Amino acid sequence: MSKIIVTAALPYSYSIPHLGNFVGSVLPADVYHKYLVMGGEDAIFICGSDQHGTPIEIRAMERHQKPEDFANEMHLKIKSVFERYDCTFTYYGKTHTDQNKEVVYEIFDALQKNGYIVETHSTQAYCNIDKRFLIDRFIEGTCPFCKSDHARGDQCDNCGRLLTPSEIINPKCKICSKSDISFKGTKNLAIKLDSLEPKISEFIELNSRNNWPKAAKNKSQSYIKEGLKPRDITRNMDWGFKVPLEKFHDSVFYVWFDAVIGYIGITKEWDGRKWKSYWTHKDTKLVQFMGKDNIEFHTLMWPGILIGANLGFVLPTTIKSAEYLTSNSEKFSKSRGIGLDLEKCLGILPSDYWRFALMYVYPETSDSEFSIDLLREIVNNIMNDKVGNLIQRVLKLSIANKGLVKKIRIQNEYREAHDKIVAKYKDDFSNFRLREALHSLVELATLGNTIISERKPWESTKKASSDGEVANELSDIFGTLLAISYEIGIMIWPFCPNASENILKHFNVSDTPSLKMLSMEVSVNLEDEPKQLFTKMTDSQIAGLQK
RNA sequence: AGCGAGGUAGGGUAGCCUGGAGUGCCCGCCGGGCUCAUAACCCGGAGAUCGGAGGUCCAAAUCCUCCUCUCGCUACCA
Repeated sequence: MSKIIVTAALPYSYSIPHLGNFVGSVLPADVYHKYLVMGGEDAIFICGSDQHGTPIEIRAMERHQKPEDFANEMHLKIKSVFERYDCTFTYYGKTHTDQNKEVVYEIFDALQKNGYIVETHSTQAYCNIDKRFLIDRFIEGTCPFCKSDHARGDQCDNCGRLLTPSEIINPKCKICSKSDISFKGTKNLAIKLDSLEPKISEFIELNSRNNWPKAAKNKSQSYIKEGLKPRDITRNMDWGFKVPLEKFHDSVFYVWFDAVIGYIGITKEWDGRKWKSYWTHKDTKLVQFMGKDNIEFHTLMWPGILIGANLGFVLPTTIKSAEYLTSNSEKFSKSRGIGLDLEKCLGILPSDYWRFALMYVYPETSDSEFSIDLLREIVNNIMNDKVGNLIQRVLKLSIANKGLVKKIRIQNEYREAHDKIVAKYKDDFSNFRLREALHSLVELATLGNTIISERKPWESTKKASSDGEVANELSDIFGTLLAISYEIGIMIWPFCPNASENILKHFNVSDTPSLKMLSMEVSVNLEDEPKQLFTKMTDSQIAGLQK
């Protein structure tokens, strides 16, 4: 059996991710990984906190903390939030570890030996007060075009023009707010993506056949068409992994470099022995989830690093990039729209609700609109009325007619419709259509609801005691409805593990669900009164989100 | 400006790669059924010149060209 590594883009250890970040990578990766687990695959799910980079260093400084302490503090918070959303990583690690450092050094050495590292020289803004180089957006001043006072070194938010730091009039350092800035020459190391271009191009050509979204394929190809350039992998700063060369003793590896390598480093952190068998096995499938803003890192730079190092690490098989969740057609972000910090959301609704609602609108093929109204619609009408209520009516009906419940299986009459839906659910997952898989599940619930309405079992239950034929027919109907409920209990597991557990305990199942269980014979426990699976959103919950 | 993605009933989407009657889904609206279930469920209906214009084709939402609008990215944000 081939091994599968599922990864989600590493969240930056700076703040708690918002719903948009979550739905873009960690959530679908977790759902997909859970499905693989159900299928009995040898699949590991790796993620972790990205801990280096200037923003973290500065933030730590402001809080009078060491960058490492701040990054670790955030790391634990982020990890805990994901866990409370029932994400079951094989391992959730971080990038600032000895293990990751070892892998980074090993890869860097190999890149150097293979001739893919080159020295670059550039001029960079330097704050004489803070005694450090400044990244472009830490320079603030007057825009040379529109004269706005709040232009940054990379861009002016007022007029939208792209800028370079030297263009800014009266530049100030964002850290100390002083304007004692000079421009100094600095040297860096870069990876020669230009030399690696033919192989990267070949990789994209070949692997993009594995269900890459349109955006991932086209964006990558368009970069290739423009021609790749060497890209810096070091920075002149303190926080990060020191470059192991005397000449670069005052530089560290650039955060994006050790972040992508972090996928390997974190696996090594997980298991010092097994990590290699996953990353270097030739049949391993590497499935990577991310937002579309991360595409080029995963389709160009990351494969470039792996190909250049030539250490036998597997290349990404499937790049599963997501579009954006939007609010009034604009990209989700904390500064706009509703309060959608993951921590806060969990205070209002349990994780199953968010997992379901977010996957129901997972922006798989295009940006997807999300709003509190839509959330309420999904929770109230889909989760509660269609799915939850079906389970309730089936169980209550069966309890009221215990004597008529015989074999739990789909009646011939409904087999075709049923099989089609279950097959579609599996097919959706195989082709990475995760939202569709959830929609298929809802379709199965609708089938159950339709069967009840069509057959009206409550009408004939009285006749059943005297009429054997009626009794048999009712047994078939109850068997069908219970089978559907049981299957929903299994199929909903990747999306809503808690609801799954609640359904399956009525069928005397306490193990982790598997696809094999779909065709297994089960019994039903009709002694315990069923509890409502989901509840509708209340006005106060809605008000809580709007705040 | 360049590049990428998108524009499909009142709203939200799928279909587009691989052309075959506007085919599907959710909400909303109108009508009916049902009363097992959480005032839930089921059935039927109205509602779309598939952003616009041209082209290819027996046939275009789907392929090609141009235009237009929206969002995103543009390598020192990670």
